[in-house]
Amino acid sequence: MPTSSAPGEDFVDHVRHQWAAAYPDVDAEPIEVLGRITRIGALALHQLDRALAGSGVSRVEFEILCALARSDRPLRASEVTTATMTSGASTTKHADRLARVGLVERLPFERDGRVVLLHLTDAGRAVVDQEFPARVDRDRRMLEGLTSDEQATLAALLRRVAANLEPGGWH
Amino acid sequence: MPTSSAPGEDFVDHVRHQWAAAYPDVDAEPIEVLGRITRIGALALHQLDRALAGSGVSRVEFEILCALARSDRPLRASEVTTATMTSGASTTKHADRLARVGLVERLPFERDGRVVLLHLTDAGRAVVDQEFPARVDRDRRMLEGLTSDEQATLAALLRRVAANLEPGGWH
DNA sequence: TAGCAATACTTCACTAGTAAAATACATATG
DNA sequence: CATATGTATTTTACTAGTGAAGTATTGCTA
Repeated sequence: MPTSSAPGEDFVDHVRHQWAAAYPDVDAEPIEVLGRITRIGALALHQLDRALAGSGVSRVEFEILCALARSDRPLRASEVTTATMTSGASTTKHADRLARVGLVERLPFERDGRVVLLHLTDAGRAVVDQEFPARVDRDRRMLEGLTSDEQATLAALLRRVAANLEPGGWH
Repeated sequence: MPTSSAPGEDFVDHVRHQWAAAYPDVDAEPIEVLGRITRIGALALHQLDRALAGSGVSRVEFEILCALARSDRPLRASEVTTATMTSGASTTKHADRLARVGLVERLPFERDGRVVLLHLTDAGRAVVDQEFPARVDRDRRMLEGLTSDEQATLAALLRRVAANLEPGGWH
């Protein structure tokens, strides 16, 4: 059997057919959902990288700025680490650069001298003011062709998948 | 408004409420879908990393082995690069190590001396025989609680989102 | 209140990932 | 058929990301 693909197939269909031929005893149905989620995730990430290329901040830096911008108070470094799902070392390193270029400030936390609060400067907020609406618009285009109801159905189903994965609640 | 969260809210609900308070003029509805996709994608990636920790291969190496295992013929290095969505340099580097530990072989391609074919050894296939069914089982558990119909609905909606993102077809 | 365990962040040393240059081969053109 | 252009992979030189050790501070407990 050659490695070919029928018209109308997408990438994940192709992968699943290949698996079915190579491992006929394994029912790879979950790939239909999880393969597409990881592929969409990867493509969306790459798109965001490209979109931010000219903005002066990397994607991870942008996500830190977003976490601060949507919060109504400065966040602890550890809270930013949780929000970005990366390592503490990464937060320190990125906060260093963001502070150097004036997009965030490091503030002491009076009640606990170990804690560092990260606070968005006006310049930092300006970056988010500029880039966040643009990002939402790009996301909207990714969903083009789906009705509002379909988007709601999709979101509801994804919420249930996410609930299976969150390690005992999310906060 | 304090940064709090209602019970029954998931992480993405929380983020969306924060955005709504900080930017009331931006309708961030697309986050309901794309925020969950990226979050599920990230969590699934981390889970796979953990699951493979004791197997002797990294996630990217495993994905290379999988691409070869589900194909009915050796693949060009460039085809592996496409399948893994990474850089060519990454493919060369990982193929080096996989060849050193005897999981793949590099073969010349008679019709074109520039091309390198990557071929799974028996040892490489044994890794996939071991890890692929385990991976599908983990994926199945991530979808626990969804009926087969719901999974099909989810897959169909995701397929349409993916189609919006694939840069003019996928192969 | 002294000592000790726990916590929050930073630093360090290392690994992983990449873009661009280099290499090697193939193909088209005059 | 020599040369130029294009393509596939590797190498190089660099950047980014991380686990673990280190530092500073807090809180517990006897």
